[in-house]
Amino acid sequence: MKKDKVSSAVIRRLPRYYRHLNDLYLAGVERISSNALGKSMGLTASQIRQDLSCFGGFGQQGYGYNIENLRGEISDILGMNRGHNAVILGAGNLGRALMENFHFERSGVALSAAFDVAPDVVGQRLSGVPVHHVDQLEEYLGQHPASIGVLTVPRSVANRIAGRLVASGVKGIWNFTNIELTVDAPDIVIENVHFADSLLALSYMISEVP
Amino acid sequence: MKKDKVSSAVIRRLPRYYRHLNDLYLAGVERISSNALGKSMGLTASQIRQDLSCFGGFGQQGYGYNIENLRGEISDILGMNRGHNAVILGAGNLGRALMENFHFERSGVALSAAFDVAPDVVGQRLSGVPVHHVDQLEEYLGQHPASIGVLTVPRSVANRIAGRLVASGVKGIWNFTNIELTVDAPDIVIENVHFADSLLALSYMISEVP
DNA sequence: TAGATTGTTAATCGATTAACAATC
DNA sequence: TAGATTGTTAATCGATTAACAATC
Repeated sequence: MKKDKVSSAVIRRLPRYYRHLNDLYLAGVERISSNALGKSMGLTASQIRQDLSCFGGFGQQGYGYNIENLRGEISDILGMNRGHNAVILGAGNLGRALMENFHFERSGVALSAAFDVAPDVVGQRLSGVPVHHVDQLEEYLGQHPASIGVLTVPRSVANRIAGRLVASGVKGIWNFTNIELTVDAPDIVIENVHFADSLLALSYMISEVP
Repeated sequence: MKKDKVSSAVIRRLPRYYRHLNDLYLAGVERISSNALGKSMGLTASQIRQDLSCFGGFGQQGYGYNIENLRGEISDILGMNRGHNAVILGAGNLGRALMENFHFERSGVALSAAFDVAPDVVGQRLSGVPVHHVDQLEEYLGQHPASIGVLTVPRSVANRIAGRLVASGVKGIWNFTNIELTVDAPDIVIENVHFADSLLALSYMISEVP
């Protein structure tokens, strides 16, 4: 299904496609043309057809795309149906906010455990997720493999923990720490969520020359 | 200082330049060449020189760039010294996590107030920031103008609140809700932090074809 | 059938990389 | 001065847009 090398620009648009298609699906819409979808997303019809053609022909001439079907295809492409498991490292404010507010399962990811060092949280459950001591990370992952590690630990321990995650078989790290991780393993994917970078880009854009 | 139209690719790299230069600065390094900086950031020296030349010539032949100076120039370019004020809308888990963990001031932004509707939080201070009732938003912003609104409210009220922020003079919205805001005002900048999009991109990248 | 709309090939546009004269 | 390194111009590469035959 996945052809050749898909450019990073396309990969970044896929989740947006999914989100829009899901909204349309939940609103009960049945079909849409690349033209209409483009208008609602601020893209050209050409680009949408070009993007989708990286993965296959999901449309039909004269009809457009069936929304339920296309939504399903894109969720497959995104790996939402692969049963990815995740563990979260760091149950501080941000970690808890993610556990309590972010719906991992809506992205097809199961959050199975959290790890921290603070005695007041180890042993508890947060939003139904058990919190273990970081010392038990390797043992836990040995028994319950996970493909994603969510990193919400302090900056100072980020690289060490990242290394342990990778050594325990994690394939991707969702990095919320504000450092650029240096993981040397070749096939490990790092996805950074750099709040400060985002805010600074916003700051730039609203800072007109006087 | 800001020339022509700076491409979005360049804008997205600027905060990374700042972060790296700041790290080097704090480590006491004095100068760096585009070559060395490129190596440490995973960019080509050419690209760095090309990027910086959008804003001026900050280097010196045979020497490279003075780190303290370049860091300062980039912080200016990013608007970090414009005294931007921000208010945060929604003091739930995510809003609190931002207030307690994210250092707005390190991006040159002052967080002056939070707004919520929950009686148990209105009137309190969180990390030193006073929490007001959303009903007082317009009155507050009338007296304490802010250029940035941080949106951590539930999805259902996001667009309504965004409209009120814009009507009260906010120039940019840092949007943490998982919807695409529809703000019709022309010069308003929306910066989205879509967690799900980020996680799905990661999911795609670790989902090899079987 | 006629109209609509796809998937794909070709054309354009923009961003990245390479090259090099200028100069510290 | 000689070596290093910039800023900038030209060349290359890749991504977006346009066009259109195929076809539902």
